[in-house]
Amino acid sequence: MAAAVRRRLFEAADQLGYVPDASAQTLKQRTSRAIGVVVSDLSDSFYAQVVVGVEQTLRDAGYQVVLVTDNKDSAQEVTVARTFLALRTPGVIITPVGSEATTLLRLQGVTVVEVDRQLAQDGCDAVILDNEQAAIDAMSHILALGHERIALLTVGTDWTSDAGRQWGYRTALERAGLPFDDALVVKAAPHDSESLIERRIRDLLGQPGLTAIFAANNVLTVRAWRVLHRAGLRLPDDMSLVGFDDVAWMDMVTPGITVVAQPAVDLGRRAASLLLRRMESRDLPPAVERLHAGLVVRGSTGPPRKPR
Amino acid sequence: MAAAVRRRLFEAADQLGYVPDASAQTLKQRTSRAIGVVVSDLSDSFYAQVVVGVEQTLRDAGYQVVLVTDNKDSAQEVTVARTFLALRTPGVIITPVGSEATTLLRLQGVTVVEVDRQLAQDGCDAVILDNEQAAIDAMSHILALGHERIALLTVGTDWTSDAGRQWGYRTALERAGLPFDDALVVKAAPHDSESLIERRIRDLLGQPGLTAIFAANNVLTVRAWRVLHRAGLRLPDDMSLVGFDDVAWMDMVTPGITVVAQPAVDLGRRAASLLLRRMESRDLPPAVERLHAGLVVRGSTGPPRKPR
DNA sequence: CCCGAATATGGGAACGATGCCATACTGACG
DNA sequence: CGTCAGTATGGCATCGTTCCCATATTCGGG
Repeated sequence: MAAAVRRRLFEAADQLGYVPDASAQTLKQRTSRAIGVVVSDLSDSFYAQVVVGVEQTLRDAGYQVVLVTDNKDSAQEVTVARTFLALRTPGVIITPVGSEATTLLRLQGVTVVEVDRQLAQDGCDAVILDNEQAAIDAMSHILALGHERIALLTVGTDWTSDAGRQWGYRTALERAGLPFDDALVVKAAPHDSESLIERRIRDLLGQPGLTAIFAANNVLTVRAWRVLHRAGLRLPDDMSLVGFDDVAWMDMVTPGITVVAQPAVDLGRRAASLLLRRMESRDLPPAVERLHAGLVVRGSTGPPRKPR
Repeated sequence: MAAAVRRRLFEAADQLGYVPDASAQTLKQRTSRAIGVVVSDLSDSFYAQVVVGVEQTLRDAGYQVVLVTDNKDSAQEVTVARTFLALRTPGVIITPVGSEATTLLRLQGVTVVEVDRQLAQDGCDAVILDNEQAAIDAMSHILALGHERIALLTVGTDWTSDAGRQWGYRTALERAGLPFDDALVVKAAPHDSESLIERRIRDLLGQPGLTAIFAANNVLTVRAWRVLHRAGLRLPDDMSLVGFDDVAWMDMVTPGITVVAQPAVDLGRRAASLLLRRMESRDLPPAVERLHAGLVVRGSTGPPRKPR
């Protein structure tokens, strides 16, 4: 068709208000332009940032984002997976809580990319943080300051994100020749109430010799900060605090919080790019991209008050 | 069909991995189970919260959310509207930047609910904040403390949200018998850079007699706080600050920021409920729900240092 | 002026679910 | 035993697009 005719045609179609029916296209082509995106919780600015990156990238590539949040458990996740199958989404990006959903989707030929956590066993694409290194960096900073009894606040799941951070914590201690003490570890469950978590952190403060806390995500960092604040402890003199995720307020409080800064938006962008690449050439070897976090040193960390 | 047979049928379908094709259903029924959701910016925790509310409610009602962010201008919004038309979405929830998209959608029979801002003229459903009252409450608090020269940081659009807050600001001044001074108003454009906004706030501090600042959204509140912080001004002695949106850090900084707290999640929930109601009975009179914000008084506001 | 290639046009058939219709069947009751 | 309501079953058109094939039509080159 000649270019001029083509142009006039589109103009006419436009004038008539014609919009091609996506469902008819999907039906005929047996695939849609919608990508399923599942994240745990949009209230957590980390996940919100991930979605920002994902949505931008997919929109630019001409895809729609079908967003589902709050995948509490594996069963719920499978329900969501079925919805995506019904929608004939060619791809799904998920912060998984189990591996069933991913398996189900991939079995039906849906391309899946896991973000933030990597749970599927069988070579699923994933974009994750180098949690081990991130934790080691945070711990090295604290250890270099002379701390010897350092608490870890983490989430008690088998997700790679938290497991990796725990591993980094232990490894850093080991390398420094310090003992690992279970009493210094608080493992929150994903749906523990704020008050329960805060009580457990509060209890932690009773541990003799404790001079620093490493909070392994931004929610726990807030909880820790609040507990320390209420207890009237001064940072960093009474207690050092290293957080995870450089969310907006971390440099607004006094003193600023030293954190491991995750490139959250980039995590989302890369997951989306990887998905797009994978969708167009399905026989690439499975890729696991591992991004690096940077340590941002602020005022919440300093040498322990009474070095021994 | 008998209940027992029915059950066995579903079991069998399940076992075979049969999932009804949503696009075929959409095609035949001429409507889908997907709702279009458009918000300005997920990085802004206000919008993220709105989406949380919307998504929860719609998911519970068995709908999918097609999320689009970053509707910078009217033209882009119309493009998004066309996408929704192609998807045959029965409804759309939008924080609008113009009225064309809404008009186009409604003309094609799509139910639209505007959230946060109300731009469509012709009786479109909307769920918004009582911005006028919220601004008056904030100003009344400041005025009661004895402030007389109060700056306003706002967004220079014709959106109802910002216009309402500006109106409240002027009205409160008027009622207090104080003059309105244009030199005390900073109107940021939606895509001004952080540094430009901060420079303009910085310039504002030169205004003689200025003792308080009312920032009309959470982004501007951050910017104001940073400028004041860098200028070494102490809250509330050197300057009082009232913010908008009770985001997480507002009570973590020292002193805590006095804010007008928007019920963001609820705004989203209500918008979704209204949409659902409207979709099932299309001939209801147009509804505009107006939610109330509450003033949360913290340490950032106090009497001016030198009362006259 | 004619031939073959390139392009245009028109007509189906599919995609999978739905909903209607006609026909076949079941069982209860007169 | 016949009748009729109620239910089951199979067949078929439809939604709007895509894609293929069979005919038309155009155009440049011989």
